[in-house]
Parts: sequence; C-alpha cells; structure tokens
Amino acid sequence: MAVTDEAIEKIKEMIVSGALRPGDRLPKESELAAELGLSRNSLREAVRALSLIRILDVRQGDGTYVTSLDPQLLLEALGFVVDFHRDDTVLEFLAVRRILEPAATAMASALIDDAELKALEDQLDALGPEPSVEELVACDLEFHRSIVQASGNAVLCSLLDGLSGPTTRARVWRGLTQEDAVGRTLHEHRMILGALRDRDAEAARSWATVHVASVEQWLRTTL
Amino acid sequence: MAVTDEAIEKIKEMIVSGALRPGDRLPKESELAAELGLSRNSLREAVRALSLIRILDVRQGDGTYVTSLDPQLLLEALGFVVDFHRDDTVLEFLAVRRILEPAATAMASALIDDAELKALEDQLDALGPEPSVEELVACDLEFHRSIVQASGNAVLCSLLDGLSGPTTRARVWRGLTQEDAVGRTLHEHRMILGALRDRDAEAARSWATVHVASVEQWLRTTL
DNA sequence: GGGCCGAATACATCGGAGGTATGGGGAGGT
DNA sequence: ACCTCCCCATACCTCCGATGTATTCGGCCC
Repeated sequence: MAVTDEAIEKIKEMIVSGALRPGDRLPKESELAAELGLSRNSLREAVRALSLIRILDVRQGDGTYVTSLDPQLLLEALGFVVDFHRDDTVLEFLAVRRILEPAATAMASALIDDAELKALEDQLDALGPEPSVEELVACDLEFHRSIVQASGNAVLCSLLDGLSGPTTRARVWRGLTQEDAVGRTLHEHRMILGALRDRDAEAARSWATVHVASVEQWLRTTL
Repeated sequence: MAVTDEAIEKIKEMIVSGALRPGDRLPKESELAAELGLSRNSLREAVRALSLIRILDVRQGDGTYVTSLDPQLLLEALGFVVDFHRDDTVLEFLAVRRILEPAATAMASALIDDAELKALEDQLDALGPEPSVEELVACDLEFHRSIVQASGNAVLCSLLDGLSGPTTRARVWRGLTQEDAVGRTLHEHRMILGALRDRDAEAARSWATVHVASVEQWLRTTL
C-alpha cells in the first residue's frame, strides 16, 4: 500500500480509536509527517483527501483540526459524489427518496412541535401565488428539509439532503414543461402541512408519497 | 479558493460535462498540471482526493483513469465515511435501515426470479444449524444484500450496503449476549424467503421490518 | 484601555531529482 | 507462424528544500 494510503488509514484510526477527538488539532504538518514516517508532500495528499470528505478542516496559518464529525457534515460529502450521477440514475435516486421521504414525514408528524409547524406555514405563505419555477423548487427543498429535521434523525436528514440535490434539476424541468405542476405542488404542500398539524402519520405518509411519486411518474413517462 | 480545490472542481467539471467519460485516461500528471496551471504536487493532492472517493483510479506505471462511476463504486465511499460514526449514531443508522430494508424487500418480491430464489435458499442451507455468531452475521449481510440486489435499484443497494456496515458490530454483540437471537434470526430469514417465494410483498415487508426492528429494539434497551 | 503593527507560526505552492511498478515491443525459441 | 521471455520507455511515487501567504498573538503607541 502506498505511504499516502497508509497515512489516511492511520489518521482515520487515530480518530476512530479516540486518540483524536472532534475539534482536536493535529500536530503540524512537519511533525505529523515525521511521526508517520513520510514526507510532508505525501502527508498533504492524505490530509487533502480527508479534508474533501469533511473529516479534517485545514486552516492556513492556524493548523489542521478534526471536524465535528456530525452526520450532517460527513454526509454532505454525499452530495459531491452524487453530482457525478446525472440523468441515467436519477430515477433510482428518486425511488430511494420515495421510500425515505414518506417515512420521514410520518415520523415528523409525531414529533413536530407548534413552533416548527408555524415555521412551515410561514415558509409556504412566503411564496406568492404565482412563484417562479426556481423559487418553487427552492421552497420545495426547504419545506421538506424542515420536515425531515423534525423527524429527529440527523442521519436520515443528511441522507435525504444529499439525495434531493440531483433530483432538483428534474423538478425544475418538470415545472417548466408540465402545465399544472406548480399548482399541484403547492396544494400537496398544504395537504402535507395539514396532516402534520393533525398528527396524522398515515395521511402525512400518503401525501408525501403522492408528492414524490408525481415527480417520479412524470419523469418516467418523459425519459 | 486554493489551487488544489480549483483543480478538483475542474476535473469534476470535465467529468460531469462529458469531456472525460468513464474509463477515459487523463493526461499524464505533468501535462495536466501544466494545463490546469499548477504544480504537480498540488495536482497530485487533487487526484488523490478524487481517488479516495473512487472518482479516479490511478495506476502506477500506467496512468490515471476515470472510474466506471457506478453507483455501487461511488457509494462505496459511504462506508468509509460511516466508519467515523460509532456507537452514538448507530441507532439513527439502524432507523434508516429499518425504513429502506423492508421497502427493498417488498420491491424484490415482485422482481426476484427462480434462480435468485434458489441462490438465497442455498445461502441459508449452507449455514449449519449451530453457526458461530460471526458466520451468522456474515450470512445475514449476504442474505440481505442478495435480496436488495434483486430489487433492481443499484443506488438503493449500495446505500443499504454502506449503512449495514456500522450496524454489523452491534449485531455481533447481540448474538453474543441475547440467548435466542441466533435461532430467531434464522427463523426470520426463512420467513422472508418464504414471502419472496410467494410474491407476497406485504408479508416480505413485514418480516423484514420485524427482522430489523428486533435488533433495533434490543439495542435501544441495552444502550 | 483600546487599537495598530510586526514577528512568529503553520499551511500553500513550487520545481526538481531519484525510485519503482506497469505495459508493450522486440528478440529468441519452438 | 506463434508463443514466451526480457528489456526499456512510460508514468506514477516519494522525497527534499525553498519561497509565498494567511492567521494569530504579543508588544507598542495613542
């Protein structure tokens, strides 16, 4: 195995074993390189790689630190990976989202509090009756994100966040080409909110399913 | 932005835009470095980072190539990230798996063919009546992996693969400490297989839910 | 006491040199 | 004519040393 890959493994091991904790600072480049027995250049490659997936945070003039390792932060890197999957696998991503989104919405219906419900309503109200497609999709993203956050599962939230990215373009496209898509989306949002307010898990799940499935169905007939 | 990060973005853009296709070979280090306007050292950091997440494949003495970019390959990197989440967030990962696994099993019930059913049965038969805990967990992993593959969604398959890793240790632990866990697991596997053979999506979904939930419940009371 | 400036620190970037694994082409044998 | 083995050009691997740049923190001035 290459020295750089060894270094990646060793740094990973230091973190997993607890020798390095979230927020901790690593020894400076030259020291860590000597400690791991490789050159600064090779070590830098390892650090850069771990930095890309948000394990490490390097600050010039300051030092290199272990990130918080929050699920949100780590799965954020998922978005980067997902960017490479365009067009051909969008349907598969959408299918996964269709599984997770209704489940998350149902979970949220039991846990969401009044303040969060109010915030959701404000989000929907902020959008005018005739929003642009870009505004609508942005609102859509934010609306679902807020709901999933209320599900209380950070992993689930980050996962859906990463998965929602690649389907965004498809949704914009739909808004532009399908006549009643905008109005239908707004209506579905209201129904989901209503189900959450009623603490009706089954209704929330069903409306979320309908919501995602409508995009999926349209995409399937279009491609 | 640092030159290395720029290089990462540029290489990503070359791939996403289609200038570089899966399997294509990149210009050699020195040429690409000159083309992107940075030193070889800095370019190497970018390449190493993209190589860690399986976007690029570097072969010494040969060249650097774009990987197949299969969902399976890219989400494999998910396992690396997930390794950093131990103990505290296992329950959240398990909760997500509890959502996905039943759905995938239900999907598989409609698509699985006779050969795949036979392979599943052989897998279960290969395990003796009194397997070791490690054998059982390995078989468990493989059994579910085969089922999810039959669901026909590569993204879903890779995602579950990545998520199953961190819960493996928990399952081993359970097998060691909970008396009837082994026998119950074997029974549940048979029931899932039976439901698949009957093409009974609802039964398959329910048994898969029971299967994952039993681990979840045990873990929740233990932690 | 507060704000400004400069030294120390640590990462960023570079160019070059020597090492090593790979792959292919040519020489030789069958 | 075909196959096998060996040599070497190629391209990545690793390292070194030097210079540039951003941040931090202390002392100094107002």
